[in-house]
Amino acid sequence: MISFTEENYLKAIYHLIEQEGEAVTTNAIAEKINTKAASVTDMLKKLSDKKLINYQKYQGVTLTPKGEKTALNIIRKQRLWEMFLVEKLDFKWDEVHDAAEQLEHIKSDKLIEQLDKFLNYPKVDPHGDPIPDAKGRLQIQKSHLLSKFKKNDVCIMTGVVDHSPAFLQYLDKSGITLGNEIKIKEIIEFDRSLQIITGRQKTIFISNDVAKNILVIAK
Amino acid sequence: MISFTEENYLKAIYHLIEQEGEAVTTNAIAEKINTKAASVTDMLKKLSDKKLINYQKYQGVTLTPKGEKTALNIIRKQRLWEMFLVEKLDFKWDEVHDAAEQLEHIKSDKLIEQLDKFLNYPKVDPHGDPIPDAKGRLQIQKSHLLSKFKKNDVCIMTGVVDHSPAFLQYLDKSGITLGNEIKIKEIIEFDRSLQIITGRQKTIFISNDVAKNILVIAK
DNA sequence: ATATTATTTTAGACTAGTCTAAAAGTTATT
DNA sequence: AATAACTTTTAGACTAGTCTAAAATAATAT
Ligand SMILES: [Mn+2]
Ligand SMILES: [Mn+2]
Ligand SMILES: [Mn+2]
Ligand SMILES: [Mn+2]
Repeated sequence: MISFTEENYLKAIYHLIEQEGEAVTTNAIAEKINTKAASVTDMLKKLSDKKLINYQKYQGVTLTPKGEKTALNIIRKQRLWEMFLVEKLDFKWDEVHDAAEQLEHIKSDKLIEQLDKFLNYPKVDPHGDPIPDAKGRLQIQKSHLLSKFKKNDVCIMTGVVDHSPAFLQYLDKSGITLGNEIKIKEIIEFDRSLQIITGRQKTIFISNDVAKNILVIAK
Repeated sequence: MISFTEENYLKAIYHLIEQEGEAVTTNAIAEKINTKAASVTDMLKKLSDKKLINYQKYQGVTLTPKGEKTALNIIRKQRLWEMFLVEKLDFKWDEVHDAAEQLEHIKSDKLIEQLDKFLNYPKVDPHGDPIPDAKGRLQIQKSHLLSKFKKNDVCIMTGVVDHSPAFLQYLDKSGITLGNEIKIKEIIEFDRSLQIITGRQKTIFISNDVAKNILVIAK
């Protein structure tokens, strides 16, 4: 049996590996999960004993196949619950985090299977992140940062990098919405800020910092 | 903050008081919650410190107003989640227990408020048990045991005493369903077993043991 | 190549929740 | 009223998860 806490560690490790592309450090996990490095070391030993991670002192951590499968199952549950909250209970995309963080730990195969069906087998969650299937298979999206595009490019918004409520609320306020078309009208050389035209035909200005947190695919 | 475990104790104490009508014993709690008496004593001290129960050594336990309110809130969540599982995810009434037992501990006021709305403010759960409102108010049903009725009485099924899957499945198989009419055709003196006519006009025989676990209101 | 700095691990302690075994208290029986 | 039987509490130990402070290791800079 895998505990609530172990699940949170596995998910954190998964995301850090995804982000960094290599073995993750004790400190990185501690920061992500809001604990101290000493606590992380203890947990790494435990996860290693359970064959969920590959761990050697001072060498950082990767997930075993079993660990990755477990992590993906938690992520599947988290994203399905987020979808439920937004689609059925009228949560905004910036409001789902805390509840989903708890709901992802509910243990019931039937529940998650039926939830998936009830939501009509969604492929992505409210933030555009892909939802792993029951076997932990993930459909990789080949989206890019909006900041990488050029003047007059037209693209479709598919996701966000930063998931913080502050950023999501800023996008709402600016009318930048998942699935919408974005056309780059102008790029200011000086600071690489952008002038874009959103779905609702409004021209808005966004900083390069913002553009680096918006995922799109070329149209 | 009230922990997962404390919540389970409060709910158990609430149900035992409801059942027995008086202060509940350490052993009764231990049995209900599947722990040892020594563990219960430890927890009783903790709950007493938090002013959730009235507890004096060897004297049994009652809930304070704060404790009762907390218990009713957990019961509200449990029953709303049961309703969700049955109404939206096609769970049978005998399948909801394990998942609801976990879901009742999810902490999010908005979630439960919206869930209530999504389910259209149900008054009773899939077992006919009343759902407390957001303020912990409970609508008391004045239903009676089917075993208390007489020959030729007609009544409506409103609930069950025993909630075990085995009993619920037996009722399903016998076509005894919440909301259905039940007419008492005959009572066998010898063992107080009943011959009844259910909604679907079928005559069936049930033991007194079964009749004592079916709640009805006179029609 | 050595010294300094940063990271990681160990040691030891704490809390929540659980257990077994023994002691204390209550209730029932003679 | 004394004894027996049962219930409840205490004492002490264990696990999971966390922490601080110190020790060990690795990385960086001189
Ligand atoms: Mn979580
Ligand atoms: Mn998401
Ligand atoms: Mn529970
Ligand atoms: Mn119920």
